[in-house]
Amino acid sequence: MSDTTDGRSRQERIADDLRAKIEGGAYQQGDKLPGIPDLAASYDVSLVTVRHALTKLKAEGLIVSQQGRGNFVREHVPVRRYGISRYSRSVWGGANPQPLLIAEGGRQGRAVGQDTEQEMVPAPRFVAERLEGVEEGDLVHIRRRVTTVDGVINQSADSYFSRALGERAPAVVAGEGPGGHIARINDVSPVTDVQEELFARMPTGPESSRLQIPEGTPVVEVIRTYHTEIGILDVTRFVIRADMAAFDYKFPIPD
Amino acid sequence: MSDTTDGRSRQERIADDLRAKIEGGAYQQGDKLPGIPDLAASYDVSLVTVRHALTKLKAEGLIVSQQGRGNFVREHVPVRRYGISRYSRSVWGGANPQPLLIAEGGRQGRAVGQDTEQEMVPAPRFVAERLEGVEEGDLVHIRRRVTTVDGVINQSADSYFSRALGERAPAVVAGEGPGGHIARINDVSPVTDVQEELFARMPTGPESSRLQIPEGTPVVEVIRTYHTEIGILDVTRFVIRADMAAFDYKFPIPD
DNA sequence: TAGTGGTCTAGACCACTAG
DNA sequence: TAGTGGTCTAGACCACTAT
Repeated sequence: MSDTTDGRSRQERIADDLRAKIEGGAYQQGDKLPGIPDLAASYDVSLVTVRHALTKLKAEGLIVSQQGRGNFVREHVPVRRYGISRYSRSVWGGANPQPLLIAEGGRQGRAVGQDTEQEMVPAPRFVAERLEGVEEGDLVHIRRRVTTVDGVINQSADSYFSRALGERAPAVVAGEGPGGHIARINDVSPVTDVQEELFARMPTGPESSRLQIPEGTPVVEVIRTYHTEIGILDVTRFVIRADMAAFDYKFPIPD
Repeated sequence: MSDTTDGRSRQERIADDLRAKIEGGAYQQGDKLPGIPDLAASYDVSLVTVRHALTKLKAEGLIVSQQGRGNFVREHVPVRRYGISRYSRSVWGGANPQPLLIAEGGRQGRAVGQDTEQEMVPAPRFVAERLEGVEEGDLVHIRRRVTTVDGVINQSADSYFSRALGERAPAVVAGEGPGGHIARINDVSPVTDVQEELFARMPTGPESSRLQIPEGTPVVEVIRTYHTEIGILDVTRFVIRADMAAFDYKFPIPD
């Protein structure tokens, strides 16, 4: 229904109005919006209509609501930059080797943490497509990690290795050591290239809860493969909160 | 409210149930879901509750609804790969130079099209931060393009250049020629590196309509800079439908 | 015309937060 | 306890699609 003759529904006009006020700075980050009853009164609509407008703004990631408190303009969250320099050999292979994440977090002045677990699972398709000698459904090692930045869950990372590699180099599966993951792979065969494939999408149901992703926040999925002199030994799939990540790639013009 | 004792609301349980059926293949791409009245009857809830469940699935990008027709499982859309080989000198600088987009589209067997317009605008911050000698608010050239793949709007690209460059090399601003944009830049000074910075987010209101982005679809924002021997001459900001894009970067381990 | 989804209402009750 | 947002209902009407 359109009340006047401009083709927008009431909920759209309310949403547009509030969005303009947020983007225009009339409401600042963290500010509380007027309560639903107030909004309903001032726009002269029902409570439900206001709710619909707010639902839309939540889906756009502009506001968050907290039961019993109110609706608030969403605050910016710390952004982690994913630059290629985090793979620098000097970081993980130098005199004072560090796990990539710690190196990166430290450089950006943030506390980072990790929880790790490992098991064996049937290889999903994207792993089979990339790990040589592994067919979809073959049992492979997986190491799952969830990373926090300043106490906020930021990403999950699932690393996959073939059983053969697990037998040959248990340290790879076991996880951290000086220089971290990439150093363990490098011990088996020198790492020559890194490949990262990126997609963005909305989180699935389970991801939303596991990563505690607020409404209206997409995720970036990154599939990273380390290319070594003897091929690809490792495939890692990251799922990263999009509002906490910026990716930065710089490379010479290819021939 | 939770009807049983499992903590999920009715709308959540309906959404979870339908999501499981979609992900499990019980409903296939393009399939019509049961009508809202049918769902309401089979779950024994009101129409509104079913609507809320469907709203959630729309926000997740799993379904789309068409007024008067029904709710449908969302169909996959053609994906364009953004690999670094699209910048290969041999493509735009060789014997048969081609615009990047055409080269890329052709290689992937798709029809691509473009609409272009140009004008002068005050430099936004991200441009001022990257273009040397340009302050925020200074007038700069902008060339806007909207690209379609197989008739579907896929991305917008806004290229910014300084006025100085516009005077010195009008061909850069004017647009295409043999080899396309990068070749024009290269004419002014050899392009050495490409930098791409990526972020994902939900589209803003205007973007949703301009790019005709369906609900529940994020966008990827890419800021691309061409680094030349005399610095950065060009900053381009892409806004790309996330469900139509995959990015692929492969690079040697940095020192 | 019948069936679909979209908008809107008034009102009830629940869950959470604050003072 | 009062105020906030969340869930849910029953029912009305509009807009669009199919036949």
